[in-house]
Amino acid sequence: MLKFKNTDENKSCEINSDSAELHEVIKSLGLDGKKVIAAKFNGELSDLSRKVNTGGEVSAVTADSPEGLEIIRHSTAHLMAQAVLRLYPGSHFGVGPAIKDGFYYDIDASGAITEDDLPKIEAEMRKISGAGEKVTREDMAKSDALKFFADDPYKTELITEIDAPTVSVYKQGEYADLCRGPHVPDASKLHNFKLLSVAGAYWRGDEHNKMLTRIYGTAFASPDELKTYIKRLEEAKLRDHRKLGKDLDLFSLHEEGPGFPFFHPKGMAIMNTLIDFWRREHVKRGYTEIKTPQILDRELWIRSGHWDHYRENMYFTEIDEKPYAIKPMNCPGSILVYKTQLRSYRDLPMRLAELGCVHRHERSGVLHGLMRVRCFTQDDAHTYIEQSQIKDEVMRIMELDRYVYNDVFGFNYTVELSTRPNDSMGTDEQWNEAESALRDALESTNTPYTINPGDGAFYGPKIDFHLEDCLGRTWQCGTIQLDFQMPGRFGVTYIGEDGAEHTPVMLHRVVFGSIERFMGILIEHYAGAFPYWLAPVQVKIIPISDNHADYAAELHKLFMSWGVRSEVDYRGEKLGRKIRDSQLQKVPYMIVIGDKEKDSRSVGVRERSKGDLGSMSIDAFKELLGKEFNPIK
RNA sequence: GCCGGUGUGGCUCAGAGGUAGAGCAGCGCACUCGUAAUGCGCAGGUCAACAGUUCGAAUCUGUUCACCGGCUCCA
Repeated sequence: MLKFKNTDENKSCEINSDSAELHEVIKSLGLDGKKVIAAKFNGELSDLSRKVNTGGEVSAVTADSPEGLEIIRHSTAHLMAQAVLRLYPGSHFGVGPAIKDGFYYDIDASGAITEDDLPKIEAEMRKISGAGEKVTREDMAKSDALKFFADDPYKTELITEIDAPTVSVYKQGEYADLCRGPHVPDASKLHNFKLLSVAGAYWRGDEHNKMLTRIYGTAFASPDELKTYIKRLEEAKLRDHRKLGKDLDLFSLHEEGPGFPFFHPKGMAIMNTLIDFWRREHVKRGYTEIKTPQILDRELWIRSGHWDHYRENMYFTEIDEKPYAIKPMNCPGSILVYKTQLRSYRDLPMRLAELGCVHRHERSGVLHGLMRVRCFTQDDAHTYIEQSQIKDEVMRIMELDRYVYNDVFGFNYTVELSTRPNDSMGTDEQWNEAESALRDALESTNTPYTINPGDGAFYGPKIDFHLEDCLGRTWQCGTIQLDFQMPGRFGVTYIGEDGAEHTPVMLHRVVFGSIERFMGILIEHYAGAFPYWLAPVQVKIIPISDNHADYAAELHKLFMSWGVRSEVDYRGEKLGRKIRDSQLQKVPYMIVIGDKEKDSRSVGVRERSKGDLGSMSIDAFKELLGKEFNPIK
């Protein structure tokens, strides 16, 4: 006699046997239903077919729960693998996990698979699902599993590394996979899936290994959710900053300079506005600004450690037969500025900001619009402080980040603490001290964070800020890096209260990160409809006919005198056409002027999302603009 | 860098061995117009580059470059 209960539903049952399968238990508990795809036994996710011989807590896992969805996706990956095996016999399979928004499977396919083949594979999957192919689990001793997968190098490698005497194998028809599970009981539970793309992926994510074919797909509990997701992908495509950058005439990229973006007047209007904002905030917060050269003696980079740890990413040149390097970072330049005078503890913290344009050699395949480029502007600052000031200074920077990301741009963001990488300088003691200083700042501000082991800079650990964009993708923007190395290497000092020479600690930090990337993120975040304060054209004046051109010109001059970026559409087009074009350019305000406005010296105001606001006096319009959110007003 | 795909006027795309086409944008003319596309006309391309096959290549082959989807790497 076995006793089972479900606490959440306050149900219990008894089964008069010394063992039971979980699906029977779920039925006895009255928890069964169409959406049940797996079970939980004493908190452990399990197959419905799992046989238990003790009583316990049992609950049903449905397709629409987060755990259920993961199982659906994982099982769909298996379903896809079975279909691929049918169409490409002799294929071997790497790993095929569920991921955020879907799943993938890495396949060493017996023939080339391209995107054109996906419908064929999908059709095969539907065939298998329609036939209700059973999925069964079998536990095997490791040695048996090794025999079973003897002709599969990938599974063999995985099994060898599993630290347990037995492994589980899931079989469905001719396909079998090494897998922890759990899975759906049969393929008929899998309907709402779609294969999305094909890509190459290194076996185990290591570029020294063979490249496998990765097929990405997604699956959901309901057709509606799948449809919504596909729609979201389409929406994301419309927001792509590369497309909007072209449509809105913000920037361009050319074969003549891969990874080196060209900014057009409208793109520069946005960038300069961002920079205006940035300068104001930094002046308020006690920063001063410097500018250091693009090209510096190679010796400097050898001394800084970049030659040893960053050479692969640097560009080099020669001047008068002497070797030079194009700067990939701004820190050595900042240090040279610091060292031009003897500094006192009274000067600290010394906050030297720099909008530094850096060049980094990125591998050709990684370039991506403005998000990943070979030349970008860092909104950098190097802060020189005493050891005792670390926590305070880090907290000040975190507050600036919060203000910028959250209050001004409305981004959600997450924080990571990145620790010592393999290729790095300094002693363990220095690193431990630096890492705990950063941790201390995070903890005393109650900032939730995760640890990203081994991802620090070569000279110190860092706190990274990841912004979440409209697609839920995250982008690293801000970073705060603590550096105990460079000041020592360069003999950076200050005279302490005790009259003796000390070495300051250095903080490297950026807020936007790369202004180019930040713009890319903003373009997608706002779908090109920039808020009034950032919009490249804030007001478009639309005269209805030539008779109103003079008044339009007069208004244009007036608006510019207010500091408003304004343009006039003098084309001989009809009103509807001019409005349409301004709407497509996502201009925040359109000013329509005809006889009525000209005679009464008023303006007809149209707002891009609210539509026609009617006629109003020029003063009223000025007041309206004054109410717009504007952090640099 | 690696795997796969793509490259045709400013933009979006059609054409697949016989010498290049549409829509939009541009320019000209007419219309002088009230809140998301006025009409007519004109002009615009060594079909990414280089080499090869062929009587003939935008089309087939090779190489290179760039871009796109990923992997690795990263702000």
